[in-house]
Formats: sequence, C-alpha cells, structure tokens
Amino acid sequence: MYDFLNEPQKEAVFHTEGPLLILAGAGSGKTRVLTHRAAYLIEEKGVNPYYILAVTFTNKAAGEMRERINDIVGYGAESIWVSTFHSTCVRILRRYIDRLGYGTNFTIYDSEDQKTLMKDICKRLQIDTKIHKEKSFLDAISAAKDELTDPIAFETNAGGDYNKRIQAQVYREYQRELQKNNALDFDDLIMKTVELFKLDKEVLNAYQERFRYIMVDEYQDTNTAQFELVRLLAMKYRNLCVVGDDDQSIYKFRGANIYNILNFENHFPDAAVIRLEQNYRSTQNILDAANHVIANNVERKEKRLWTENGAGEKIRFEQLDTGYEEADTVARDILEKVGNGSCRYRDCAVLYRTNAQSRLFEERFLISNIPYRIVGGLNFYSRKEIKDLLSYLKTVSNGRDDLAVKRIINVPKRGIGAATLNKVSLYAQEQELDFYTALRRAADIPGVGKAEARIRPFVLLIQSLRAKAKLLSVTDLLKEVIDVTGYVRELEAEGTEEAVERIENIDELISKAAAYEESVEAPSLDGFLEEVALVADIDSLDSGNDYVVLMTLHSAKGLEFPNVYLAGMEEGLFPGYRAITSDEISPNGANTELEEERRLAYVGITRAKEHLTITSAKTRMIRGETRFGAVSRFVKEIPPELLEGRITEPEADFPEEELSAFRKARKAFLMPPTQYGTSRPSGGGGDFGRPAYPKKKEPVYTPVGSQRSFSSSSTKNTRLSYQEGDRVRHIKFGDGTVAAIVAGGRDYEVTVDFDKAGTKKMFASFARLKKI
DNA sequence: GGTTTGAAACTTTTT
DNA sequence: GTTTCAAACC
Repeated sequence: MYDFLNEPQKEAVFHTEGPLLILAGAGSGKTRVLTHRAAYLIEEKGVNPYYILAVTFTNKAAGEMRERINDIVGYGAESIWVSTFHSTCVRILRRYIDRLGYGTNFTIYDSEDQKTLMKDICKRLQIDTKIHKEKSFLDAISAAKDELTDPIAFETNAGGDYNKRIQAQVYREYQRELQKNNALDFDDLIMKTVELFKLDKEVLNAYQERFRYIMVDEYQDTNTAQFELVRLLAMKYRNLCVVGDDDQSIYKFRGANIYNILNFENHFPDAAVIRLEQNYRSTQNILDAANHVIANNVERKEKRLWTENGAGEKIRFEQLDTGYEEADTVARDILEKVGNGSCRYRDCAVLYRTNAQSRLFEERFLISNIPYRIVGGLNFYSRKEIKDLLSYLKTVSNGRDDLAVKRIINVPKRGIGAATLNKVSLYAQEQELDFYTALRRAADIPGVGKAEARIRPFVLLIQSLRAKAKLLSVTDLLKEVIDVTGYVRELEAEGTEEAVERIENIDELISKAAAYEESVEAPSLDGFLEEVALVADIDSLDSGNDYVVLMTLHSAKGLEFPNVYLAGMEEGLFPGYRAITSDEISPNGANTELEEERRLAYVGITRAKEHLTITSAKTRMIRGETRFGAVSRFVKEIPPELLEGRITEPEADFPEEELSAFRKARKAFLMPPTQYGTSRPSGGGGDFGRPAYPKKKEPVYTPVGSQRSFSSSSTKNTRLSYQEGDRVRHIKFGDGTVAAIVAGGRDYEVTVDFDKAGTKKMFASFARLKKI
C-alpha cells in the first residue's frame, strides 16, 4: 500500500517518532501522506489509534480526512480523534471548564453575538462609538486572545497609551460579561483550553497521555494560541507532525503567525524537515505560472513545484470592459465547455477576492440557467429566523445566556419593549442575577407594573419547554418551539416571497437537527447547539451535485477544480487597495500585506487542474461608484509565454468611451444572453437623458507601470505629467506643490505640500494628481 | 410600543 | 448597491 507513494512521501510516512515538519506544496498529496501515516502508525507500529490526534481548520477537511483514514485503515480508525482546532477545544472544555469557573453547558458566541454584547458594553461604559468603533474593540480583543493576552496582561501592556487603556477596560468588561453569560467566543475556545492546561497539570497530563501522536494540517495558518496548544500537548511525547505550505499562508488578518512554520526548526531543533514538491494536480504551465508569481515574495522557504503531467494548455487571459462583461464571458465559456462535453458544471469554479463580487456572476448565471452554488457570504446559521429559533433552544439549555433571552423575549411580538427591558436589565445588574431569573421576578421589579402580565407567559413558556426538553428529542423540541411560538404560522400569514424563503430555511433547520441526531451516538441539545456554532459554509460543499461553485479565494484553499476562473484581477481589488498602500515592512524587507495577497494569488492559480482563465475588467462598479483598474500585477508576474490573450493598459485620462461602454454593458446585462453580444451596441446610439454615472464623480484610476512588455500589447508609459516643484491638484486635498518624487518598484511615491491639507505622501497611481 | 423612513456606512478575507 | 441604524411618526 505504501508503494504508490513517492520517495519524500514515504519518508514522511515512515518518520513517526519526534518532531517533523512537512513542507507540502500545493497539490503534493499531503492529505495522502497524513492518512497513510495514520495507517502506518496503527498497522506497522502497533500504535493504538486511540493515541492519535489529527487537527485541521475546517470541518470539511476533518470530514475528508476521517473518510480517507476509514478507507485505508482496517480496524479501529474510528477511535482516531480527527477534528478542527475549535471542536477539539470545545470537547475538552465541555469536560473540564468548570475548573475555570464556567459551566460545562456554555454557549458559543458568533460574531453577531459578540457585536451585540459589545454594543451593550460600550453603552454601559458610556463610550462614544462614533470615536471608538465596536468593531475595533472586538478586533483588538481578538488579536489579544490570539496572542494569549488576558485582560490583566493587556492592561499592563497598555502602559500610558490612552487608546489601549480604553481597550483594556472594554476587554475586561467584555470578558466579565461573557463569563456571566456562561459564554465563550471563538477565540476563547482556544485560549481557555490553553489556560486550562496551564492551570491544571492533571488535565494536561491526561491529554498528553492520550495524544501521543499529533498531526496538524494547514500548519501555516495556526496562530500563537493554537501553536501553544499544540506545543503543550506534544511536550511529553514530542511526536508532533505538522504539515503546511508557507506559500499558502493567507490568514494573517485572523492572527495566523507565519513564523510558526518559518521557525518550526527553532522551536524544535531536532525536527526533521521533508519537502513535497511533486505536484499531482495541475499542468506544468499552471505550476510555472504559480511558481513565477510566488517567486516575487521575499519571505518564504524556497521550493519549486514540478509535475509529470504535461505542459497542458496555456493560461487564458481576458480583459473585459466591465464587470458585467466579465461575468458574461465566464458564463459563456462555461456553457460552451459544458455544451461540447469537455466538462461538467461541477468541474468549474469561479474564484474572487471579495464576496461582493459574487453578485454579478449570480445574476448572469441565473439568466443563463447555469446551476451554481455560492460558498460564504451569509452563513445559514446567521439568518434571522434560524438565530431566533436557536436562541430559544439556547435559552432552554443555558438560562444564563442573556443575549439569547433578550433576542427572543419579544419574538414573536409580546408587547415587551425597550423601556421594560431596561428596567429588568437594571434590576438584574443590581441584584447580580442573570436576565432570565430577573424576568421570573418581574413582579418585584419597581416600575414594571402591568408589563409583568406580558412577561409571565414568556417565562411559563420557557419553563414548560425546559420540562419537555428532558423528554423530547432535539428535533421534536425544535418543532415544539416552532409550534408554541407560532413562528411559522406568522410567516405563512405574511405570505411574501421572503417569508416563504424563511420557512424553507426553518424546514432545513429541522432536517439538520434530524441529521444530527442520526449522525452521533448520544445526541443532546447542547451537542446540537455546539455543532451548529462551529460550522462554516464551506463544510457543506458536496462534490456530488452538479453545479458551478463560486467562492472567495480564501474559501478555495484546499480544493481543486479542472476548470478555474480567477476573476477581478485588477489593481486595487486584487491586490486590494489596502495592501497596495500598506507600508508595513517586515525585517526582511518584505511588504507583508502585499505578500499575503500574492500568496492568495498563488492559492488561486494552484486550484486549477487543467484550464485556468484569468479575467479582469477595465471598469467596475464598487459601492455604486465606477472605478477604473489596471490589470493586476500578479497577472504581469506570469511569464507572457504562458499566457494567451493580451494586457492593455487603460487610457491615462478619463476614458469617456469606456464609461459609455460601461453604461451599455450594464443596460444589456439583464437581457437574455443571446440578444446581448450578438448585436453588441456600438457608440452613437440614442442616449436616454442623463448618463447613469454622473461625470463629476471622478473614478479612481490606478495605473501601474508595466515593467515588461507583452506580445502584441500596447503598454502605456506611465511617466508622470508633473515634476518636483510643480503645482498640482488633488481631488480631496485640493491644490499643492510637489515636494518630492521617489521612484518605487512599480510606482512613484509623491510628496505634496498641500495648501490646506498639509503634507501628504502618496502613490502617484492613487493620488491622480493633475498639473495645474 | 411599534412602524416607517431616510441617512450613513460599508468591503477584505472566517473558525 | 445593500444593509443597518436612529429618529420621527403612528
């Protein structure tokens, strides 16, 4: 069974003792190595599968690994612990978190819950959320938790920094509130587990004894807390095998610490390092393109993917006038490929940088009758109706979860309003009660008065549901909630399209509850709530159905498709504006944000097995505004000989013809595809009064000087129209004098002394300065 | 207490 | 273009 592995793969499988770092390039068969390694441990080394832990990031990855292990391991595969970081921690905490002063039936808060809670806290602490945004507090707290910084340490670190002191205060309050609600946020799951291990050597020892062989997938995406968790667990037996690809590290924004993988050998000096560079997924052309792009990064471990699959076809590049035409081009291409039998819908994937880009594709696919599935965006479990019903279940399970109680107390309408809620809240705070208990004593609360008559039925409802929960299955309890609250009946009465959709979602929730009860041995209400809290949209992606998949590049990591479209490859969009303007430079001289975007491009390119089509639009509507974008630098980093299609730079001045093309494309977009395109509108036709896009709003134009020329391309020289000492005008800052111009890699950095706005440094491509 | 309306913010990426 | 949030109204 191990004969099918190549040499380095074998080496990795047979290296079972001590720390091991596997640098696995895209498509190099790392899952194969991990599963075979598990099999080898059990069957050749006689390791009890009970001692093996495999950790991944998504449930989907965990599920796939579980399945493949089951396929190759004969006996005992089911006792291998395969799960995500988050569910692993939940499982541990459900058993021992009482040692940290929480109840083991804790609730898990999603980002919406976090935001609600944070709003509450800001209000209570009288923080002006116009100055300090809730989001910024949550970001700071999340970053702190990723680094295992607790509120006390945070405060110490804050020193005299005014902003940090406020953050520290909010963090402390936020954490106290979570504990009061017996709730943990996502980051807590990891941090509290580490805390538990550090506090309680007995518990740590028990898990160290259990997890004698640990494997971590996607290691490049671990953050400091996750690293610490793994380090603690592996400390005793030191059989830690991590698999990752530094070139695919794309979660820095979420706290991933790329140095975990780059410095693994420093943390574990006796670590063996194995590189997997043979790719089994893509054609050589696709790999060459990926290799060339990623080679522009400074901060990486050198490696070069190769394959025995032939060169394959060239990479197609299409530059369209508008985002609408881009969607149209992709749709046509898919229809053609499916039509001539060269692929099925499910072989195709459209990948983009931001979720917002999905809309145009969705509209076009709908019209063209292309079956599709969008991954990401609004999670099923974040829908209002689902959250409402789950909040009932949460209230039944954990009465201390104030957020859940407050969410449903007036859903359906019971005539309990903000004024009453405030009184109850205040009372709860004074008496140090949870919100639900305060409700039960509504009669004693001053000022509540006749509102008590409205509160009592709610309390009785919850009490009766609690009694029933002991007898009913999760599914039946859910149905009971729907019945006694009249939730669906109300929607039925409404009768709108939206209401129908909500009912469908509720039916879906019931099915999910039923499926849950069938899939686990000892189903419970808490178990269901937990599963539901930890799913990502990508988890439900099923390759059995025949549809085109649309998703962000982030969601696409770990997946592969024969036919991939990389859409929206434009400067300002991908790489994003933030990354381009970022001045964060690492000690090695790498522009960290830009390199992360480049890794994302690398991930995108390497998803393709056979066909890769890259598209970009010259104009694009972003937030109701038309923007002009040059072709992404990442496209230009692909050697021209691998590309089919040409890159043209847009005109430097405001291109009226493109604007009119944009208007027409938008107009034509919602017509059936057969009409559109065959008779493509040409200029000069009757115009309807005002143009859709007022000219006075000047679009952002982002030219990037091309460093190389392309076959048959009309590259425009982007020499600046002004020099030092010239008077220039800026859209926002007004008039000023150019103080300095410094040539950068692909752009100029211009310093301007503005008459009114002061001195600003900016990139020429963004400043759009005009000589006056 | 509930509903409607208009302004404002929003966009990276997610377990 | 879409969603969210507060104020004004019923």
